[in-house]
Amino acid sequence: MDEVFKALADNSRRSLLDRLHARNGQTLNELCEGLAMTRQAVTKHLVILEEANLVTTIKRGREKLHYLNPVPIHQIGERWIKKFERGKLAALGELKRQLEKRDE
Amino acid sequence: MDEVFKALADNSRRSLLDRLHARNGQTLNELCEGLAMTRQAVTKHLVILEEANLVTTIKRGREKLHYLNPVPIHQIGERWIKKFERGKLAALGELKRQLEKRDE
DNA sequence: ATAATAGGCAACTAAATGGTTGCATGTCAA
DNA sequence: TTGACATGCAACCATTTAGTTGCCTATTAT
Repeated sequence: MDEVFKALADNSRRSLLDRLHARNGQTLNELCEGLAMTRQAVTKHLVILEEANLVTTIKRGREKLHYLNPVPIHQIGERWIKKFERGKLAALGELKRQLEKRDE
Repeated sequence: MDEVFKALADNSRRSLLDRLHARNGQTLNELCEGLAMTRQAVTKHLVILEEANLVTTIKRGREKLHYLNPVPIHQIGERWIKKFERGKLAALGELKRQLEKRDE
Protein backbone atom coordinates (compact mmCIF):
# COMPACT_ATOMS: atom_id res chain seq x y z
CA MET A 1 0.00 0.00 0.00
CA ASP A 2 2.84 2.34 0.87
CA GLU A 3 4.51 1.52 -2.44
CA VAL A 4 1.35 2.49 -4.29
CA PHE A 5 1.04 5.84 -2.50
CA LYS A 6 4.71 6.53 -3.17
CA ALA A 7 4.33 5.60 -6.83
CA LEU A 8 1.33 7.90 -7.18
CA ALA A 9 3.12 10.81 -5.50
CA ASP A 10 4.95 11.81 -8.66
CA ASN A 11 3.21 13.72 -11.38
CA SER A 12 5.26 12.18 -14.19
CA ARG A 13 4.20 8.74 -13.03
CA ARG A 14 0.55 9.75 -12.76
CA SER A 15 0.66 11.00 -16.34
CA LEU A 16 2.22 7.75 -17.47
CA LEU A 17 -0.79 6.00 -15.95
CA ASP A 18 -3.03 8.49 -17.73
CA ARG A 19 -1.36 7.66 -21.01
CA LEU A 20 -1.86 3.96 -20.46
CA HIS A 21 -5.43 4.62 -19.46
CA ALA A 22 -5.93 6.44 -22.76
CA ARG A 23 -4.21 3.66 -24.72
CA ASN A 24 -3.17 0.46 -23.10
CA GLY A 25 -0.29 -1.78 -24.14
CA GLN A 26 2.18 0.87 -25.24
CA THR A 27 5.90 0.27 -25.72
CA LEU A 28 8.55 2.18 -23.81
CA ASN A 29 9.37 4.36 -26.80
CA GLU A 30 5.71 5.20 -27.33
CA LEU A 31 5.41 6.22 -23.70
CA CYS A 32 8.46 8.47 -24.09
CA GLU A 33 7.03 10.43 -27.01
CA GLY A 34 6.50 14.12 -26.30
CA LEU A 35 7.93 13.93 -22.79
CA ALA A 36 10.66 16.30 -21.63
CA MET A 37 12.65 13.45 -20.16
CA THR A 38 15.16 10.90 -21.36
CA ARG A 39 14.08 7.36 -22.06
CA GLN A 40 16.07 6.19 -19.05
CA ALA A 41 14.15 8.49 -16.74
CA VAL A 42 10.87 7.11 -18.07
CA THR A 43 12.19 3.58 -17.54
CA LYS A 44 12.88 4.35 -13.91
CA HIS A 45 9.35 5.66 -13.41
CA LEU A 46 7.91 2.60 -15.09
CA VAL A 47 9.96 0.33 -12.83
CA ILE A 48 8.50 2.06 -9.80
CA LEU A 49 4.99 1.67 -11.24
CA GLU A 50 5.70 -2.01 -11.89
CA GLU A 51 6.98 -2.55 -8.37
CA ALA A 52 3.79 -1.00 -7.04
CA ASN A 53 1.95 -3.41 -9.33
CA LEU A 54 0.24 -0.54 -11.10
CA VAL A 55 1.71 -1.58 -14.44
CA THR A 56 2.41 -5.01 -15.86
CA THR A 57 4.75 -5.58 -18.77
CA ILE A 58 5.07 -8.22 -21.43
CA LYS A 59 8.07 -8.65 -23.69
CA ARG A 60 7.21 -9.08 -27.33
CA GLY A 61 10.38 -9.56 -29.33
CA ARG A 62 12.58 -6.54 -28.86
CA GLU A 63 9.83 -4.38 -27.45
CA LYS A 64 8.15 -4.25 -24.09
CA LEU A 65 4.44 -3.62 -23.80
CA HIS A 66 3.02 -1.83 -20.77
CA TYR A 67 -0.41 -2.57 -19.39
CA LEU A 68 -2.27 -0.66 -16.72
CA ASN A 69 -3.35 -2.65 -13.68
CA PRO A 70 -6.24 -0.73 -12.12
CA VAL A 71 -6.54 -2.98 -9.07
CA PRO A 72 -4.20 -1.12 -6.66
CA ILE A 73 -5.87 2.18 -7.52
CA HIS A 74 -9.20 0.62 -6.76
CA GLN A 75 -7.86 -0.68 -3.45
CA ILE A 76 -6.71 2.78 -2.41
CA GLY A 77 -10.26 3.90 -2.96
CA GLU A 78 -11.79 0.99 -1.08
CA ARG A 79 -9.40 0.49 1.78
CA TRP A 80 -8.21 3.98 2.39
CA ILE A 81 -10.37 6.76 1.00
CA LYS A 82 -13.64 5.15 2.06
CA LYS A 83 -12.46 5.07 5.64
CA PHE A 84 -12.38 8.86 5.62
CA GLU A 85 -15.72 9.15 3.87
CA ARG A 86 -17.36 7.71 6.94
CA GLY A 87 -17.40 10.51 9.44
CA LYS A 88 -16.64 13.08 6.77
CA LEU A 89 -19.69 15.17 7.56
CA ALA A 90 -19.02 14.93 11.28
CA ALA A 91 -15.44 16.10 10.77
CA LEU A 92 -16.54 18.98 8.57
CA GLY A 93 -19.18 20.04 11.08
CA GLU A 94 -16.67 19.99 13.89
CA LEU A 95 -14.21 21.98 11.79
CA LYS A 96 -16.84 24.60 10.97
CA ARG A 97 -17.86 24.88 14.61
CA GLN A 98 -14.29 25.42 15.77
CA LEU A 99 -13.55 27.95 13.04
CA GLU A 100 -16.61 29.94 14.11
CA LYS A 101 -15.74 29.72 17.77
CA ARG A 102 -12.34 31.19 16.91
CA ASP A 103 -13.91 34.51 15.94
CA GLU A 104 -15.97 35.01 19.07
CA MET B 1 -3.71 17.96 -6.20
CA ASP B 2 -0.03 17.17 -6.48
CA GLU B 3 0.51 18.53 -2.97
CA VAL B 4 -2.16 16.17 -1.66
CA PHE B 5 -0.62 13.11 -3.34
CA LYS B 6 2.81 14.11 -2.02
CA ALA B 7 1.42 14.62 1.48
CA LEU B 8 -0.23 11.20 1.41
CA ALA B 9 2.93 9.49 0.15
CA ASP B 10 4.44 9.28 3.64
CA ASN B 11 3.30 6.67 6.10
CA SER B 12 3.92 8.86 9.15
CA ARG B 13 1.65 11.50 7.68
CA ARG B 14 -1.04 8.97 6.83
CA SER B 15 -1.02 7.73 10.41
CA LEU B 16 -1.30 11.29 11.68
CA LEU B 17 -4.46 11.56 9.58
CA ASP B 18 -5.62 8.26 11.05
CA ARG B 19 -5.10 9.60 14.53
CA LEU B 20 -7.10 12.70 13.76
CA HIS B 21 -9.75 10.55 12.18
CA ALA B 22 -9.95 8.56 15.42
CA ARG B 23 -10.04 11.72 17.54
CA ASN B 24 -10.28 15.13 15.97
CA GLY B 25 -8.95 18.38 17.42
CA GLN B 26 -5.79 17.06 19.05
CA THR B 27 -2.88 19.24 20.14
CA LEU B 28 0.64 18.82 18.80
CA ASN B 29 1.80 17.10 21.97
CA GLU B 30 -1.12 14.69 21.89
CA LEU B 31 -0.28 13.81 18.29
CA CYS B 32 3.33 13.15 19.30
CA GLU B 33 2.45 10.64 21.99
CA GLY B 34 3.79 7.16 21.34
CA LEU B 35 5.56 8.09 18.13
CA ALA B 36 9.22 7.27 17.57
CA MET B 37 9.94 10.78 16.37
CA THR B 38 10.77 14.11 17.89
CA ARG B 39 8.11 16.80 18.24
CA GLN B 40 9.84 18.85 15.58
CA ALA B 41 9.61 16.04 13.07
CA VAL B 42 5.89 15.74 13.75
CA THR B 43 5.53 19.50 13.32
CA LYS B 44 7.12 19.27 9.89
CA HIS B 45 4.71 16.56 8.84
CA LEU B 46 1.77 18.56 10.12
CA VAL B 47 2.94 21.62 8.17
CA ILE B 48 2.97 19.53 5.00
CA LEU B 49 -0.53 18.25 5.78
CA GLU B 50 -1.68 21.81 6.40
CA GLU B 51 -0.19 23.03 3.13
CA ALA B 52 -2.04 20.26 1.33
CA ASN B 53 -5.15 21.48 3.16
CA LEU B 54 -5.66 18.08 4.74
CA VAL B 55 -5.41 19.52 8.23
CA THR B 56 -6.61 22.85 9.62
CA THR B 57 -5.30 24.28 12.86
CA ILE B 58 -6.66 26.66 15.44
CA LYS B 59 -4.62 28.28 18.18
CA ARG B 60 -6.23 28.10 21.60
CA GLY B 61 -4.02 29.86 24.11
CA ARG B 62 -0.66 28.19 24.11
CA GLU B 63 -1.84 25.10 22.35
CA LYS B 64 -2.66 24.38 18.74
CA LEU B 65 -5.58 22.17 17.84
CA HIS B 66 -5.48 20.07 14.68
CA TYR B 67 -8.57 19.24 12.68
CA LEU B 68 -8.88 16.81 9.82
CA ASN B 69 -10.20 18.24 6.56
CA PRO B 70 -11.60 15.29 4.60
CA VAL B 71 -12.35 17.30 1.44
CA PRO B 72 -9.05 16.80 -0.44
CA ILE B 73 -9.16 13.06 0.24
CA HIS B 74 -12.66 12.98 -1.13
CA GLN B 75 -11.51 14.89 -4.21
CA ILE B 76 -8.76 12.37 -4.90
CA GLY B 77 -11.47 9.75 -4.93
CA GLU B 78 -13.80 11.73 -7.15
CA ARG B 79 -11.43 13.37 -9.59
CA TRP B 80 -8.71 10.80 -9.84
CA ILE B 81 -9.62 7.30 -8.72
CA LYS B 82 -13.03 7.30 -10.38
CA LYS B 83 -11.41 8.06 -13.71
CA PHE B 84 -9.63 4.71 -13.52
CA GLU B 85 -12.75 2.88 -12.36
CA ARG B 86 -14.28 3.56 -15.73
CA GLY B 87 -12.63 1.13 -18.09
CA LYS B 88 -11.28 -0.93 -15.21
CA LEU B 89 -12.87 -4.12 -16.42
CA ALA B 90 -11.76 -3.46 -19.98
CA ALA B 91 -8.18 -2.94 -18.81
CA LEU B 92 -8.24 -6.09 -16.71
CA GLY B 93 -9.63 -8.09 -19.60
CA GLU B 94 -6.96 -6.84 -21.92
CA LEU B 95 -4.29 -7.60 -19.36
CA LYS B 96 -5.57 -11.13 -18.89
CA ARG B 97 -5.71 -11.71 -22.64
CA GLN B 98 -2.13 -10.55 -23.13
CA LEU B 99 -0.83 -12.58 -20.21
CA GLU B 100 -2.42 -15.69 -21.68
CA LYS B 101 -1.12 -14.95 -25.18
CA ARG B 102 2.35 -14.77 -23.66
CA ASP B 103 2.32 -18.47 -22.84
CA GLU B 104 1.27 -19.69 -26.27
C1' DA C 1 7.32 36.78 39.63
C1' DT C 2 8.84 32.56 38.25
C1' DA C 3 8.75 28.01 36.73
C1' DA C 4 6.68 24.80 33.80
C1' DT C 5 4.37 23.91 29.64
C1' DA C 6 3.25 24.23 24.49
C1' DG C 7 4.96 25.32 20.60
C1' DG C 8 8.17 27.84 16.85
C1' DC C 9 12.54 28.65 14.31
C1' DA C 10 16.91 27.56 12.20
C1' DA C 11 20.97 25.01 11.07
C1' DC C 12 22.59 20.77 10.06
C1' DT C 13 22.82 15.71 8.28
C1' DA C 14 21.97 11.34 5.86
C1' DA C 15 19.45 9.13 2.69
C1' DA C 16 16.17 8.98 -1.03
C1' DT C 17 14.66 10.84 -5.39
C1' DG C 18 14.56 12.32 -10.17
C1' DG C 19 17.30 13.09 -13.48
C1' DT C 20 21.46 12.69 -16.57
C1' DT C 21 25.26 10.39 -19.75
C1' DG C 22 27.65 6.49 -21.70
C1' DC C 23 27.82 2.01 -22.98
C1' DA C 24 26.06 -2.90 -23.55
C1' DT C 25 22.75 -6.32 -25.21
C1' DG C 26 19.20 -8.47 -27.80
C1' DT C 27 16.21 -8.54 -31.90
C1' DC C 28 14.76 -7.46 -36.47
C1' DA C 29 15.39 -6.17 -41.43
C1' DA C 30 18.18 -5.40 -45.78
C1' DT D 1 25.77 -10.57 -41.66
C1' DT D 2 25.65 -6.14 -40.67
C1' DG D 3 23.32 -2.08 -39.34
C1' DA D 4 19.47 -0.08 -37.11
C1' DC D 5 16.27 -0.18 -33.51
C1' DA D 6 14.32 -1.18 -28.62
C1' DT D 7 15.59 -1.73 -24.35
C1' DG D 8 18.80 -2.61 -20.18
C1' DC D 9 22.51 -1.48 -16.91
C1' DA D 10 25.55 1.41 -14.14
C1' DA D 11 27.77 5.40 -12.51
C1' DC D 12 27.17 9.84 -11.43
C1' DC D 13 24.87 14.42 -9.92
C1' DA D 14 21.72 17.90 -7.75
C1' DT D 15 17.83 18.50 -5.07
C1' DT D 16 14.48 17.19 -1.86
C1' DT D 17 13.11 14.87 2.17
C1' DA D 18 12.84 13.15 6.84
C1' DG D 19 14.90 13.53 10.61
C1' DT D 20 17.94 15.54 14.28
C1' DT D 21 19.72 19.12 17.96
C1' DG D 22 19.75 23.49 20.16
C1' DC D 23 17.73 27.50 21.36
C1' DC D 24 13.84 31.04 21.51
C1' DT D 25 8.98 32.75 22.56
C1' DA D 26 4.47 32.77 24.44
C1' DT D 27 1.09 31.25 27.72
C1' DT D 28 -0.40 29.24 31.94
C1' DA D 29 -0.17 27.81 36.85
C1' DT D 30 1.92 28.27 41.54
